[in-house]
Amino acid sequence: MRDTKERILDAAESLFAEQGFDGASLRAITTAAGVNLAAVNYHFSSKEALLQSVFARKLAPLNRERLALLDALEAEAAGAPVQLKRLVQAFLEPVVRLIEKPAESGISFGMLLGRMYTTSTPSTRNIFLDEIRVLARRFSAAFQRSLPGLAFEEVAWRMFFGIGAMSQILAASWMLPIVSEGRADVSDVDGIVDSLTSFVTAGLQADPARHSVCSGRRRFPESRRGPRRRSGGRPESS
Amino acid sequence: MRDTKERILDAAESLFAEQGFDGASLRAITTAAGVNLAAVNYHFSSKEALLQSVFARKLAPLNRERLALLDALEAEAAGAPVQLKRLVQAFLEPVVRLIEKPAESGISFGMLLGRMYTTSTPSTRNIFLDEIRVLARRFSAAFQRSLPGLAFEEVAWRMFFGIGAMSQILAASWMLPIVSEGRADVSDVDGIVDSLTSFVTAGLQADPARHSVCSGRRRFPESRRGPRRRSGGRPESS
DNA sequence: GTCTATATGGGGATAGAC
DNA sequence: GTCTATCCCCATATAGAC
Repeated sequence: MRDTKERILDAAESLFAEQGFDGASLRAITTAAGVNLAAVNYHFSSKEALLQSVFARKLAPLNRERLALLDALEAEAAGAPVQLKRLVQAFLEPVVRLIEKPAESGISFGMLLGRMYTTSTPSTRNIFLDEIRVLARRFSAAFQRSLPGLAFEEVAWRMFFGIGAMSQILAASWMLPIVSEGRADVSDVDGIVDSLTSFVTAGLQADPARHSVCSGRRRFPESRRGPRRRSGGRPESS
Repeated sequence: MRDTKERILDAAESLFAEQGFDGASLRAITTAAGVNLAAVNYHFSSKEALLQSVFARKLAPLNRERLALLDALEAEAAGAPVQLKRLVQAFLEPVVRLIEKPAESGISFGMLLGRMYTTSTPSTRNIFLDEIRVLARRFSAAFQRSLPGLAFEEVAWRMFFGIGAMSQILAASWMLPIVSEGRADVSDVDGIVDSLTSFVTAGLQADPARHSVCSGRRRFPESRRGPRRRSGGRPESS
């Protein structure tokens, strides 16, 4: 029988994933964990701190893996831009594979992560702000090197869209049978990784089709950082 | 001063979007609406029925618009496949434009919709199950006609990814400044529609790169039902 | 560290006067 | 249709015995 703290974390992860932070009561969590109600506040001091601990346990290792894959790709490329598809795969695959770890702790962590993307409050958001920041910085730089001629903002938007496609698998898979008329499911994780990687890679490579007005398709890999406003792009900053 | 019922719907839409179904109390909603607490149960009979009414008011018109655009495109094409990009735009644009209606009712409906994709319970899910079903049926047929040679399941997966990219804009826009290092925002809706449309269109057109192993690229739209594990959506329960 | 018992507050829903 | 007052339940958190 595992450690009390660990048991609480497992149960919390699972119930937060299924019912949300508000929906999962400490009573339900402690009952599922087979521990006493008061144990949560003894070990974690509050419900929100429990959520933080749930993330602390799994998010950092996950992102470390993604960065390690990126490091390996960049080392291998030895200065040259990495092949885009491999970059995309390094970014996506460790996350997608979260859906295939049912033995360990139920569907749980992947679903919780996907759910938190759309339901985090300013306070719970701090849990992954820094993680996302460092990950985005590293990967967007790599993406930009592998996508010469694409403005930085456009790369950011497309990463953002890619994250959306990815998190759909984590947290909105109930929709899949409906969209596919019952003919697709999440059992073939390798296939999902391939499909998603292809989709996102192609999306990243799309022609910049900014409203045809300003057309004169820009192709200046290096010169796009300056202080000036982008020609046809979106207004930047906020 | 508007009708009481309408005032409640507006306030509920806004607060559900910002704080979630559980997070927004009827007390907060009625206070924001400037009506009495008991008015909710008088007019809507329960909190969950109120949520349904919030969706009933806006979701059907939204999807009617998308289907009307599809009808127009198909009529224009007169039997030929519709240009893929225009199809994608008809599917995405009305939804993306939800973010530019702040005058009417705050960020609200778009954000609520995006949030519900990842947090709906089996009971609240029924609110849009049928809507999604008819929409998916019409659009996936059209997509498949415009993407000859792509298996039905693959089309479904890519629509699913596209929905994820779309809903990221609705409900996870807080992430955008972080991913873009402060240089992208949601003020230029036309530009967002263009970017997203390009991204999803390119994604839909990607080479089917199913794991190179079994490669012999399958082309049998009908033949994939077999004894394969179903599994479909995750439990999530309530 | 673990338990029981309880403090304290907020939630959805409703009864019944107006 | 609208209000006040209240019912009843369940939440998080804690005090204090073991």
